This record gives sequence, structure tokens and C-alpha cells, in this order.
Amino acid sequence: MELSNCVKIFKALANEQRLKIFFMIRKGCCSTEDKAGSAFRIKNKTCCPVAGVIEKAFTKVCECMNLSRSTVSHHFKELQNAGLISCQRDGQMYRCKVNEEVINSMRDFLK
Amino acid sequence: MELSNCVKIFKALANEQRLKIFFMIRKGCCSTEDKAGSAFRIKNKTCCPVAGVIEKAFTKVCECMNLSRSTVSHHFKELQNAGLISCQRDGQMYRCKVNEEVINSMRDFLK
DNA sequence: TTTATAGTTCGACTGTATTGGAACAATAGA
DNA sequence: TCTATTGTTCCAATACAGTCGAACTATAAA
Repeated sequence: MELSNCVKIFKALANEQRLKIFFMIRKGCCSTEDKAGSAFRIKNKTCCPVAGVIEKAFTKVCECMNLSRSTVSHHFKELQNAGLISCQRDGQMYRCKVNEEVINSMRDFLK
Repeated sequence: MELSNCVKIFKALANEQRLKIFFMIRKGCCSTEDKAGSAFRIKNKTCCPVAGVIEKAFTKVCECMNLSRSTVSHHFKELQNAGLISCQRDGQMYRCKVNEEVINSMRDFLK
């Protein structure tokens, strides 16, 4: 992996809000044993039904974290731009998943 | 690893100069096959003699990279503060090494 | 003791990140 | 068609990061 590319990825993860969003997408927002702890459990909501993909991701993030929609949109863009996540809009449904191969590259980079 | 701690580490590596410095320390400044490429070879200088530890680290970094000493000092502090490197002054000799266990923790964190 | 070298600290400047509000576009549902 | 919901884009405000020069301390060498 290119050094500059790597910097981009580190930058994307070097913000607490974005790192939370990243793990929220990666682990499923309602998971209790995710690395980000209990901060992501949404009260009175059902869990994301599809393993590896979080649906209604945008809405859920907005609900969980006390951030405006424009800010959340910005953070999603940063994560996408770094290649860490992929998002797809399907009607009103916003589906996200983590690009695990990028994470693996990062882990190799640190080897 | 704590989320906030992790953010600190990502922040420290989310800057191209610091990432270069980090690899310079990690791989030995004169190594030709390091991840950071040829940017770190110092012309007409002998290589760091001790594996895993780079001696005269500060001076070498100042020579390699076009940065003032105060800036380099600042970057070293950031890397130390994140726990990524350990530095020790021994007279005029400044010895640095990478804390591999922190790197391993990061790799686990990304698992 | 004087001088040179090494690294730190402080203050200032500049550029970039983070954030929210407002206006907007697209879709879904009534 | 009208309305509510979802996400984007633009703009502005504030905070933070990266950088340097100057003044400083500490050590080594002459």
C-alpha cells in the first residue's frame, strides 16, 4: 500500500466519531460485544438484520450519535473516500458495509 | 484497547511526515527495502548499527526530511505520546525504538 | 572557559478539520 | 399531487494541527 494512501486511511480513523461510525457499521449497531462498547445500542430498536451489512445506516448513526445529518454525511464521505466502507442507496434504504480487504491491507502494512 | 487510545494512535500516524519518521525508526533509516521507500536513505552516511534501535535518530530525521528541528521535536513527541516509540537520550546520542507491542495491539484492534 | 552541537519550549502564523444550519433533491407514502 | 423522510451540498464559525524562528538548556569538545 502506498504511504499516502495509508495516511488517508489513518486520517479517516483518527477521529473518535468516525471511528465509532466505522465500528458501528462493521460490527452491527446493536451488537453488545463490539469493540466500541455499549455506546451504539439503540433503545427500542431492532437489530440490523443482515450480517456484514448495516441497513438504514445513516439514520441509525444520526440517532445514536448526537450529530447533525450534514456532519454525519460528511463523516460517511470521509470513510468512503478512504475506501474503508461502501455505501449504496436503495430507495430510502441506505446500506453500508466495511471493506474488509482494506482493513487487511492495513494490518499487513503494520506488520 | 480503549477507543480514545486508538484514536490517539491513528492521529499520530495520520500525518505523512510522522508516518515516515515512524517507519524510519522502525525499519532503520538506511534500509532500502523499507515500506517508506528510498526517501530515507542519507547520502554518504553510515547505517544505523543497532538492529531495532535507531541511534542519532533526531539528527538523522532532520537531515532526511526538510523540516526544522522544532517541528521534528514536535513530531517525535506526538509519536511518543501515542506510545508508538520510546526515546532515550544518552549524552548527545538520541536512541529510539518502536514499541512493537503497541503495533500488535493495533493489529488486533483491526481484527 | 569558550564554542559547537543537540534537542526543547514558546509564540505566532497558516491551513485544515469538525460542526451545524439552511436550502436543496430524491424518494416513499397518503 | 401533497407531505414527510432521507441524504447532499454550500456556507460560515470555531477549533485544532503543522510549521518555523528565536530563545533557551544541556552536553561534548577544543
